[in-house]
Amino acid sequence: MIKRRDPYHHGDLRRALVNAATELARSHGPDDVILREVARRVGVSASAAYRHFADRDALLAAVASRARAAMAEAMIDAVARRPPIGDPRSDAVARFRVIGRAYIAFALEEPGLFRTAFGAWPALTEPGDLSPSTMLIAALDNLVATGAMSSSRRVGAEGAAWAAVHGISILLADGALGQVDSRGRDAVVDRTLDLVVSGLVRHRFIGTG
Amino acid sequence: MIKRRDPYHHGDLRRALVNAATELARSHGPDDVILREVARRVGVSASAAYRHFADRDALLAAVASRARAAMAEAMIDAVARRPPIGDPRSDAVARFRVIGRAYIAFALEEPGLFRTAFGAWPALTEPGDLSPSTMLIAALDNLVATGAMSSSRRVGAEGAAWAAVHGISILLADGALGQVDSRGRDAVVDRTLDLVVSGLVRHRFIGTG
DNA sequence: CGTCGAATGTGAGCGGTGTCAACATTGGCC
DNA sequence: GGCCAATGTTGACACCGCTCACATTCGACG
Repeated sequence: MIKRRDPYHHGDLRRALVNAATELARSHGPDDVILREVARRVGVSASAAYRHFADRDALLAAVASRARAAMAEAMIDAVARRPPIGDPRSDAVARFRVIGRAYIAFALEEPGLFRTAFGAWPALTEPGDLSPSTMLIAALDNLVATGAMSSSRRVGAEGAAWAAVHGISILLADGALGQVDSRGRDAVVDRTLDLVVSGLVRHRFIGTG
Repeated sequence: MIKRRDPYHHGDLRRALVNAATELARSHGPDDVILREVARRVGVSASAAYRHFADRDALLAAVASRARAAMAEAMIDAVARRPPIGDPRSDAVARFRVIGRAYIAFALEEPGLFRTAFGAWPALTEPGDLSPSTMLIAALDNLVATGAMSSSRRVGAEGAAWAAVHGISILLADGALGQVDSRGRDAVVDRTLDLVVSGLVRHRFIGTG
């Protein structure tokens, strides 16, 4: 089915708008998403966007939702690329590190999307959709399930672990730690993950990777 | 010396602008700082602001600088209100906790200023002025100086510790951890500080407070 | 003390933005 | 085939950041 030139109805304008808005958000962050520019790029009038989004914030919320999903998928891919081998408890620890590293890596590779993903928009979080924090929590539960972490240490660990991973992501993405090369960045990331792991995991299962 | 009514020259317009802008930033964050509104509140034309700031971002940078200073002072006050008593190493640990808690408390009491303080404006950080991260670093150095932390663990600890404290501040301020009452908030904060302390400090000096 | 330049403030205006209301077009359902 | 709801357009409003030409005042220097 061939599309006509400039049909009055776009077909899937909502998705197209989110696509364009996402592209704008990539440059630096949510502030770069200009509704009129989004419409312009899609080749549609600015007010057409209001048929699909209540206002600019609703559009941002949609972009944020998609960004969180992309981030979670990147984290899933990261664990998939590192199949478990060896002791399940050490594997659980390694997997947690991989998840955390993927979280941070996404923030550094796509800072604009990262900032948009965690903007304080109306939540718009479907119960079923996967989010970066959910991935982290799953990794924590896996630590308990395998016995790498005692269940007593599990309580409240979501917040603390997420805070450390999220915090280092922001500090690095915003350059708050000063200019560091990629080696220095890796060192800081590893040090942060070390801190979290050493605080959560039984010491004999702490690996170095 | 009595001020005349509506003098043509304001006298200290720059400071007045920063004051008004700070007040606006308090509501939610830097996005609430509207240059025209700032000038309106000061009772001056909008273009007058451009005699003192190159653009809106420069004004934001000034507000951010002041916000960081206020935050650092709040942290200093917090340690001052809790004078050291007892073993110097345990005291160093307690002081670190107090500093971290004060950091987080400021973020929760003044989320707008907190968000403004760490916006990615042109740094505008004088070499001498005190900043929240400097306070944290000083507390870390104090841990080493008293012997509560081994110097080997000190390397790279700034980033990790700051990340955890900063991260939990943001997550709580943005409500990313879901709605939690003040008890739950305290628990999350304590858990995060536990994580940091347990990862940094020699175990026999870890207190519970 | 007078003058004159630099500093500081004013007003109008430009291009851009989010948002809305009135109108145009179209797809799908009876 | 006709009609209604969904979807898109045009034009407008209020507001914003920023600039330019002009007005006022302060302070230094004769």
